[in-house]
Amino acid sequence: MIANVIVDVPAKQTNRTFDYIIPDAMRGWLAIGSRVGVPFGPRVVQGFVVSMSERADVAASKLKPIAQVMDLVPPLTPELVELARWMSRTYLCHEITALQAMIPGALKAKYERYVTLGGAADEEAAAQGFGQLSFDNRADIAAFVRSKEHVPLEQLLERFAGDGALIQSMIKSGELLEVQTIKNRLSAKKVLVVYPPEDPSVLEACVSKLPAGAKRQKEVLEHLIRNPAPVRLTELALELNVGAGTVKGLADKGWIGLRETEVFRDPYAGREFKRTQPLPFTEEQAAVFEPIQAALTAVRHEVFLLHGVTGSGKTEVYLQAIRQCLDQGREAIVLVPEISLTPQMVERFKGRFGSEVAVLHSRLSNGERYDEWRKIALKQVRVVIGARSAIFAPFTSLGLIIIDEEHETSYKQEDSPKYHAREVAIERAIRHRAAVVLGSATPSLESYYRASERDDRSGAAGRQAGPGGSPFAGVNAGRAAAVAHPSAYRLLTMKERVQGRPLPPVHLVDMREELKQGNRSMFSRPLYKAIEERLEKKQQVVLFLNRRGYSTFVMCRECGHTLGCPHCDISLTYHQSSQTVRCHYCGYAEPQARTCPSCSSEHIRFFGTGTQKVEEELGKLFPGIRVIRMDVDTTTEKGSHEKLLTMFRNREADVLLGTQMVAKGLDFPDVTLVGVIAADTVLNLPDFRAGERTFQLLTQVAGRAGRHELPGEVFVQTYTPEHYSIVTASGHDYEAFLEEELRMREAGGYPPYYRLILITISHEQIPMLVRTAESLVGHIKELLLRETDGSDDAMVLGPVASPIPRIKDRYRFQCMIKYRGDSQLPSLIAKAAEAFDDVCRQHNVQIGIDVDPQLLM
DNA sequence: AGCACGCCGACT
DNA sequence: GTCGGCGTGCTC
Repeated sequence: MIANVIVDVPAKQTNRTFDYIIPDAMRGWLAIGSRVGVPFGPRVVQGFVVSMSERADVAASKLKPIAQVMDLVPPLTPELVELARWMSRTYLCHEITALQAMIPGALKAKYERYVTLGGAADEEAAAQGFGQLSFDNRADIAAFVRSKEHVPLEQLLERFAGDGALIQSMIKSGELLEVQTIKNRLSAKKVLVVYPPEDPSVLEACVSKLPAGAKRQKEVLEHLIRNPAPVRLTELALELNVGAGTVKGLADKGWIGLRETEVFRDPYAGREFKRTQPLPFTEEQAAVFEPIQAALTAVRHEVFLLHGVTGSGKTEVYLQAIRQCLDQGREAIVLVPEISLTPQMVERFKGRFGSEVAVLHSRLSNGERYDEWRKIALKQVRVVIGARSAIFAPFTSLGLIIIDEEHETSYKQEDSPKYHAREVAIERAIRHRAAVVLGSATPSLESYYRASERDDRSGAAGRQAGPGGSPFAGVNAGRAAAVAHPSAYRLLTMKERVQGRPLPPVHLVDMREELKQGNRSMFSRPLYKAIEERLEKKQQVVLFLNRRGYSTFVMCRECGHTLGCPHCDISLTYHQSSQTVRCHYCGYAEPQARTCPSCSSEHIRFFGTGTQKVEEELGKLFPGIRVIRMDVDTTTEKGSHEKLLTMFRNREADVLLGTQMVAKGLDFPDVTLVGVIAADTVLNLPDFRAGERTFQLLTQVAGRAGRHELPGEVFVQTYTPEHYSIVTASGHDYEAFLEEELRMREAGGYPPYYRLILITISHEQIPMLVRTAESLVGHIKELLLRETDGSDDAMVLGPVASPIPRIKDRYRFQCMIKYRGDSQLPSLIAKAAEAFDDVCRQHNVQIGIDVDPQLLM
């Protein structure tokens, strides 16, 4: 048997399997998904076994054996290995990148190289050294290494800087021995646990054997006779107020056992979760639950789009679907946007499913995340709730995947592998015949379009898993066809808020009018009045400001000069905390100037409204007002997010002022006013999804008001009150928004009608860049003409200068490809670009290809 | 990605 | 004549 291994070298040339001999000793426990160390060229690297075959496709003489197996249990399942392959094709990433994304960072390889003295050779060399009276550091190096036994290579090279060649020759001659290891970044946490003998009464005999002075040891033994369960050493020592040494003494006598035992770092240790019972469903909840339950019972893959207004009780539907799934002996994944993965959210799931739940999110320490992940891998839990990457939970019989707030952009990973969790979820669900529930008050256009398509398609049932046999059989079997002609989602709708509370009225405030009336402040008069009123009535206010608005640029009022980054064509952003201006693209920073660098005027000011500025302004307008500001600056500390919300809940403030993070899922009974300071900040972004994002944001924010007895009210300040995104959001009218937005998308050739691929080409000099870009795009155009016979199934736009024409001193051009139908196009484009590899390497041109991962349909 | 091999300029 | 620059190519 030969193992086919993907090695930990993310490069085009190594993006394939390499074959290795499986040593006999590993036969039993090496499996698909095993993490291994393999010799690769002159070094040892980490890799994953992705398949096994009878024969290698290279000469047997080239084969080397696997050096080590890293884990007792493979960290990946065959299904995940297959999924990684799908990801690499779909999102154009290296297979190893996809595989690495599936395991916790703690398991990422750490390569260490160190040197030791090389056996017999060193006497001879030392003698030689003396004989020649050499002037080099040979003897010093040997002595240094001898004194330390083993020295990391890096440290040695640093200590004897300039002797790199000498050290190398010493390694070659055998004077020094170079050793390489692969280590985990982190391993399971171990603690010492005291194990009393099985029959604790034997300890009684021991007590009498103790010398009279050993009072402490006697106490310990007596305690263990009374409490014979294994106990942590630290706990025991603390409880009896004795030193650890006392207990260790007993272990040395052999009377009690003391062993290192693996434990989980539990981020929720010591927290009690009150058990909750299923709540009775409303009529609507029951209606949407029924088809989900049916799919689960039938073990049938189906995707549901649960469109429910804010406060309609989607979570209870999730909880009961999960219960159903668990009762069938299957497992469930719940994805929640990072930002709404709050303790309250976790509590709801832990309250219902107790210790069956693992939680994965970015606020965990590496160790905690690793342990939660191990609970999944070791089958100690059956429910995972987590952010984006929790979609890779190594379950083996998934029954249900829930994606809450499915429209959220945080489900899309921005760096490689650029996947979308929603798409990965569906891909996994197909393989497991699992149900997927996409929940949102404002579904993404992609999802809603697919759900409504169903009507025109004679109600085809959900997509079934691949043809016959195991759902994991064959990597490619039936896959391409399934992706090219995906089935529709099933739309489930909930229009009523639980207990029939009305959605709050939304007032649009035209800021142009305000300006005309001479109001130059950031608060319109209606919003000002509304805040004043709430303060009087001792009710609470949520104020929302988009984060983008915080990106303040610096401009001179005298000459109009704007501070820009010297390396990128982008304005610098002012950071108050450090009194600097910074570039968000290359990290360039300089101290904030007091005078304009262009005209030396002192009238240099920041523009754009930030949360800090709003806070200041509130203080001026409403003396004594208590404001809690929640943004990146105030929530970096661990747990601060929760702390601020608790303060607000406890009525320690009148106003909660924040960015996106106040828009999500918060539920405070005394909030009766929500104000949106500037609704158009997102709208004006050069992004075809700007309208959609504005609608979603406004709808989410508006949903924060009047969720309890007190009726709520929303004020939205805008310079474009006639824009359909804002008008439809204020009327809580998703369908109307959808209709308009779809019309725009169709006219513009955007998703969901077309998929997009963005090619970015960069170079230090414009002429070379233009030449390469035009030649590449010409090549692609030709190729597509051949592929599509000139139909309008594919369009190539550009090349044109990128929205940010220069980053890190490199000029950038882009080319957008819009296409529909053929899902193999990304690979085709990647191949076309490969023809330019040589030219690019020679002239240092960079080509990047991004597949918009929201669009796979 | 590393790392070695290999072919041309500034030094002992 | 050699040391060393980094271009090119390979890793089972």
